[in-house]
Amino acid sequence: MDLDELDRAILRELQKDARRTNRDLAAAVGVAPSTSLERVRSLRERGVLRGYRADIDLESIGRGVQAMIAVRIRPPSRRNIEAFREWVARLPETVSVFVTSGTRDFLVHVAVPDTDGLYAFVIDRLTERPEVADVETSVVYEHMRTPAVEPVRPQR
Amino acid sequence: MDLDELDRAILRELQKDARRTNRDLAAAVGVAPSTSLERVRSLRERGVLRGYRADIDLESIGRGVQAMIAVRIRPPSRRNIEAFREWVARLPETVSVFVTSGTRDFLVHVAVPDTDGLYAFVIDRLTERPEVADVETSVVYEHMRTPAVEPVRPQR
DNA sequence: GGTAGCGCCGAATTTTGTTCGGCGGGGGTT
DNA sequence: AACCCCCGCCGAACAAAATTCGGCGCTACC
Repeated sequence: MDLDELDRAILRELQKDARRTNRDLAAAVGVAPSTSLERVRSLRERGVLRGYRADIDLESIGRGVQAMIAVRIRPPSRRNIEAFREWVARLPETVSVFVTSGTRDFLVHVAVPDTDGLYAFVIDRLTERPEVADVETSVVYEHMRTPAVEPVRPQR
Repeated sequence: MDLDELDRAILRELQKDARRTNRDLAAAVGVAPSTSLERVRSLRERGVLRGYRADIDLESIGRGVQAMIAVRIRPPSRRNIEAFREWVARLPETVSVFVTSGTRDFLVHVAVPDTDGLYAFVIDRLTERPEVADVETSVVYEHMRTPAVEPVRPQR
């Protein structure tokens, strides 16, 4: 999949603000609105642009405590891994799920109202699953996201 | 920050597709367009809705290999933690950074073109920092995100 | 039972999205 | 070297959406 500089500029703008008007977007990347519209359509059709998501403040929806929970599944068979993945992804506390190599099989990012909620998640929810052999919880103090397509670097 | 059922319905819709037209959004949540517009504005002003981001396929921008890297900082002083956080967040390979409690101080989610790129990131980039005492890399086979505001559950 | 305040509505206006015919430039062919 | 083809950008016209704002009704508190 090759992207030219215009495609990359468009992606950069859209990950800063996916709701910029097409006119603004066109002006920002230096083409006509019809051109940027066509490029965006192409990026969607090619699967580069998968969609647009609202960025919601977890604190203000009452989920201010976050944690990363490393989970070991035993035995780590396909059956157990897939079953756990589907189950954990559907829990309301789960924000995202990483399936990993290494000493642990999953990293589960959760957001809960408070530390009680976190404790309850670990000792009530996770332990209901027989394939969960081991759990290690780390509280997330801060979570920073960075753009997937890098900003342009200043040229000298 | 209290949200009523209409606010939550709007957030649910916007995290599925942040670019739905306001008319569609209004129809989906059962109010007039002017009402949903006003609610969305309020959610933004209150900081609940932080913005709108494009969801970009990492594979198609040449960053198909992902990993989670646990990093231990020694000594874990505020000075060292903040310096490392700022530095690592600016690297082009970094997708997101979790500052955590527990045996490790950071979890760094990276996306690179291939396994060579991953290896280079760990042994070239991370080791330039003197405060990095320990590094543990886990390849991410799969990453699933789930909505922050839960979908409505079917009522019986 | 009255009244004040809040939030929803819908029509009018402004702004934006979208389509499409044409034009220009780069690359390939003779 | 000249020609031609094709691709992609452009801009104007049309369609659709966002946004504003006056008014109305509901609720809750006198």
